[in-house]
Amino acid sequence: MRSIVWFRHNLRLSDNPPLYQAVREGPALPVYIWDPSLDTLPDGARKWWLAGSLRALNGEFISHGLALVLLRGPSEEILFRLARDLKVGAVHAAPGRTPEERSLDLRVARILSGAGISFRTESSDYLVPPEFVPEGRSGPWKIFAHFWRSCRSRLPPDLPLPAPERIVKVPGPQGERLGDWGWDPPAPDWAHTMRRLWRPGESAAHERLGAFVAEDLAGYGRRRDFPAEAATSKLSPHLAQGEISPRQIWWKVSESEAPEKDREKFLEELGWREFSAHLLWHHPEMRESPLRRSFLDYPWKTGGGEFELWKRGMTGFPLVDAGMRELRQTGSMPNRVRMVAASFLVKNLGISWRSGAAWFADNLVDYDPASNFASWQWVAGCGTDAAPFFRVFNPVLQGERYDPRGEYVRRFVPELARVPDRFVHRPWMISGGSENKSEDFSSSYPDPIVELATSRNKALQAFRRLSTPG
DNA sequence: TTTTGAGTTGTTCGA
DNA sequence: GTCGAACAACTCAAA
Repeated sequence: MRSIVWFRHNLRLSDNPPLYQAVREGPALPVYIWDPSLDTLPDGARKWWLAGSLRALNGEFISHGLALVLLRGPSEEILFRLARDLKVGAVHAAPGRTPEERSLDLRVARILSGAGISFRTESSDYLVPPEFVPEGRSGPWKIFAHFWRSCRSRLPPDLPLPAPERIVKVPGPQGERLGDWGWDPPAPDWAHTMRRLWRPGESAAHERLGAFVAEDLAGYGRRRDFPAEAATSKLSPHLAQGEISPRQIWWKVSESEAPEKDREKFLEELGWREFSAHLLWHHPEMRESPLRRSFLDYPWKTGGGEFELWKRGMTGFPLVDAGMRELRQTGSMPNRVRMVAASFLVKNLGISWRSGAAWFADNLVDYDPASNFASWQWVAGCGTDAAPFFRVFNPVLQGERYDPRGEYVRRFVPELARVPDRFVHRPWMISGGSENKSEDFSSSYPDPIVELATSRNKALQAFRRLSTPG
């Protein structure tokens, strides 16, 4: 049977059940659709990555003697016309991940079945299907530890599927050119940095995984927290576009010789990805409203000026600023720095997690609609399994603990290059009144825009009022 | 049904 | 300088 393989967030040939199934049953046509109605984000870092990922996927197909057909417009209409014109019997795809994509799936299934074409969805995008709730449980999970324990009892996952060896093609339309989609980065410098740091695509994803497991998995549990060490896996953008599947990662990590503690810690990070997907599936409103309803009344500031300074990395707190500048330059940030920068926005500046989440969504190469909002709610304290209200990160202490020599901070905040280590996370204390700061080390670096202790106490007070109304 | 223990990642204060 | 306790109260999950 001839079929269309509709690629979505599974831009890979190996361990790709829709592709695998389609190719087993007969000739196939691989298609990617850019559906602007589903794509509300600006053409930022994520688009740059996606373009690279599509080019890489197309390259893989060319080596099989066919090409990825790029189309633009409303997905269901495009699929319907194409399927009818090419007289295919089925459309294969991975199921949608967001509420919008899932309702699209229903429309696609309906319109195709009207023409006698079947719509078949199958997924290896998660270790455990996001919607899954164990027998006997009344609702979705709320606490990560319990969720993950339950998942673990259903693992290991199946072995990954191989990439198809030979694909028989369905002759199809020419499709559009990626260069015409206007996804190319606006600023050349920015693109240059991105190209130097990242390589999108399936083969790069596997190389990255191999390098991580060989070099950084042993010691991961401890070293992941030190941003200067760059010991995190950096797999998240590859996962976000589905260039690699979680079970491919699972097996590679499980078979490694690294200490069990480190392997477990890393697999747990995959678990957080699963947990976030579970939460978004069962709480489709999670991207806009707090999972803890009491937070609906939280008195967030809608501060314009301070929010701008946070975005530009000009808050006067080196660890926060380094992270925010790294985000702009590279589309990413190490996990611990994300927490500190997010905590600072929400708890010290009192600005809503929704503003922060929107900025991250626009700027992260690894933006994932489930993980992004689940993590922001966690930091803000309004998630289901949120941090205790009193857990407020202190960017100075975090900096001194996890970047003691200021190596990371100096990399992204060049104004601090010559500041002595002991002041690198508190540069406002340098001059001590005697010297003229302007001819000192950090002349152009801003003074702190808030007082940490005061703003912290204000946040704690506001949280206290939420739990004891009146 | 009731009870009990636990819940990713922290900071501060006082001994 | 180091260490342990305090920081709210609540909700969830399992026994």
